[in-house]
Amino acid sequence: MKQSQLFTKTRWEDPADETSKNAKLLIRAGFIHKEMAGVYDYLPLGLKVLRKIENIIREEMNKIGGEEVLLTTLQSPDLWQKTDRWDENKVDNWFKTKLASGGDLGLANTHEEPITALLVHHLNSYKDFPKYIYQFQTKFRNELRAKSGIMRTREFLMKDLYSFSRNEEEFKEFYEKCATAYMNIFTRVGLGEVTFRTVASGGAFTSDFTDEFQTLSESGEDVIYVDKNKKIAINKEVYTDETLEKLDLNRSDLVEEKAIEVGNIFPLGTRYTDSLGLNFRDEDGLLHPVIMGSYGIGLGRLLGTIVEVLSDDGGIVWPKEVAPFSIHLVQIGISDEVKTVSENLYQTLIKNNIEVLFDDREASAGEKLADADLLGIPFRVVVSEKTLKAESFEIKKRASGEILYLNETELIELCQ
RNA sequence: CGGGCCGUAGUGUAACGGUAGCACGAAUGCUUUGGGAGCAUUUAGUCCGAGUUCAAAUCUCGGCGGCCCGACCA
Repeated sequence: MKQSQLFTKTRWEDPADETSKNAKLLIRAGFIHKEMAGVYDYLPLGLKVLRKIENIIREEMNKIGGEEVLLTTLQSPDLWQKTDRWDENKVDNWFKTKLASGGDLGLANTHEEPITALLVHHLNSYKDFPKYIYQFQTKFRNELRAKSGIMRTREFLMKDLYSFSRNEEEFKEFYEKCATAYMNIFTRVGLGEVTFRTVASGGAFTSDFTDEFQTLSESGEDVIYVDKNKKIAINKEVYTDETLEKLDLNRSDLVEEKAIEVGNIFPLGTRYTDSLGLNFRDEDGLLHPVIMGSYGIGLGRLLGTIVEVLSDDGGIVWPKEVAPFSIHLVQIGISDEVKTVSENLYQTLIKNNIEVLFDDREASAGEKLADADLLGIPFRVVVSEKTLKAESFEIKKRASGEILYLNETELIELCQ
């Protein structure tokens, strides 16, 4: 797309009402807009990144047998009363409202109850299992304190998958498969090196432990202890001699780090399936409870984490797979020749299915180059009097700063 | 929810209780084009409501809103 057509503008100064790096950069670069504390809009560039993250997650969930659905965010109290979670003392961050007819209504803060109740209508026999159902859907959480830009918001898009298995063994098998899929996701979005599967507490649920995926970052809220050789970590909340022994970890191999929780997976046992009556009959006609698991990734937080971890003094640095565009074509100078050559290159790149943002604006060179750094697209390609003389295009890699001089064919190869 | 700081043009910032100013942006014109260009002209503001005072952006009270620390994060 042509940058002159993009309605968003970059800003030179940090917003006064943000202190987190993710919010400062994303707002300055025009990826998001703040509506109020903990509530943000995604603008064209931000939405492109969000969709790319979504598609990576979708591909990985489909690979392990996930079936995608879209449940409503309007929820009836009935289901939540059955599992004893409608009470404000049990779940304190509800957004609740009323129907015109007077009945209570909840805005989804999670979807365990509705998905389980829904499946009662479809799953009956041992032949129907196992099932892995997921969605990308909005969650509303009335946080007492929204914070850290888009890392902890009151409304956010989450991928939530729920597994339904016939026994513990079948459950565990999928649980491990999903853990692997999660690492694939974090690797693809550029965070593989710094993201660790982390043992955490089981909380109110049936299991001793759950697993979190924690990305090392100074801006993280969590403290974890990392064994970098074994590529595993343990959350501070369960960092005891007893746990270490169970996990066969040594204090001397562990390094304390701050980290951002970018995903979690946890066993739910029969907590919800019991309350909501999701059972199945085996070969002998006997009734058994379904074993459930839950697997979540907050898309906005993941996007924010990429910015927190990978950006530099010049601005954002998007990894290839999530960047809004592959190439930022920057036209410097306003001579007819520069205009023609850059327009032709723009058309050629489009024909080759390369996603390109073409900075065709009549702005100064300095402004355009600074904007290119801020937006963080992986390859910056300059067309100017200088490159015309050299009869090649100048390619600068955003992440490393490396500069290459290539002809059109070489440039297209580089992108594919 | 406890504590702290704060709220001024679209953005970022000044102003002792006494004329609301500067920069960026935006608009027009001319020049300029490899690291946030120059000149000229123009544009636009004190969160809301009460109170104190001759006079309030400034002081007081209430409300609303923002950031940070803590608690919380099923």
